[in-house]
Amino acid sequence: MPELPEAEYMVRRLTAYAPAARIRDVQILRSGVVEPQSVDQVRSRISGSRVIGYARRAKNVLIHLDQGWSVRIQLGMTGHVYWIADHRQVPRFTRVLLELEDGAGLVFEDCRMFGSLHVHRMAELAGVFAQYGPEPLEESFTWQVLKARAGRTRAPIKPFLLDQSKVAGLGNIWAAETLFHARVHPEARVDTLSDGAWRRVHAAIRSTLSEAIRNTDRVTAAPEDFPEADLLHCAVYGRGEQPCRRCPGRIRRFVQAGRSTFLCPRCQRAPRDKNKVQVKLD
DNA sequence: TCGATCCTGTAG
DNA sequence: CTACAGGATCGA
Repeated sequence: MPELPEAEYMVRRLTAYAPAARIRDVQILRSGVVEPQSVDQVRSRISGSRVIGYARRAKNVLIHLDQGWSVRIQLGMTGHVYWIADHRQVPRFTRVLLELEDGAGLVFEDCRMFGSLHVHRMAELAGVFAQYGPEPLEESFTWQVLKARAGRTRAPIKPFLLDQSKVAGLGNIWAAETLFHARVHPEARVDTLSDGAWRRVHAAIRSTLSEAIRNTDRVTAAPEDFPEADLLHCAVYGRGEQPCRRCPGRIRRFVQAGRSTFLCPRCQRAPRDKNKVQVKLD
């Protein structure tokens, strides 16, 4: 899916293209994406409203409307929300189309149908997001906050970073990149990390995500372009068997918790834990 | 805490 | 054809 940086980029583009959109009508082309809410419920809550702002929470895109409703779009793996100039030109995988009064449109497109769209009272959003961990780019997100989230769990750091209830917004790409920059092995158990390691992970989360936001427009030209992660600038993700850019080592790929993980075994030292897979050096 | 699962596209 | 894909959730 779009991770935090890509979701953030969508929000920024929506803000640029349709800051005060007036919604004339709503087409829900696949009712599955709004379940368990009903098509009628969603339509009636949105239609006739005006957008008062866009926001992001974790990997969700939020469209705040006057009259107190907020549209929440969970992007899933392939979700994309964007502005189109003409709402009669409906893109192929459109699931929900917001027709605007000026003839433009807002599209929620999602080929794999892992995403969803719901409407909540704005005042209830805090409850909706109660399970999420802190926003990593907020000032209040310190390394101590991050460390405290780990509690006494023995989970490896990579699945920990992917757990939205611990920190919000990281996905498979930026979690791998973060650990490379922090020089922490993906299998290192969180209950064994030193304070120094926590500081590095914390700093790397923030620098990796901010940099990713900045780089998104490098690979995203037109308004309807999916905000691709800038893989060319990734240090490890998708670079299995290629040389490390920081040392003479070679990037390795392995599967962890069902997801592909990339690392440089020289830069990211294997944990001393004998039960863990040892990734062979060179 | 793993594995399967939702669904569809693309690359090999 | 098979393998894989940036997510999230549910059950064993």
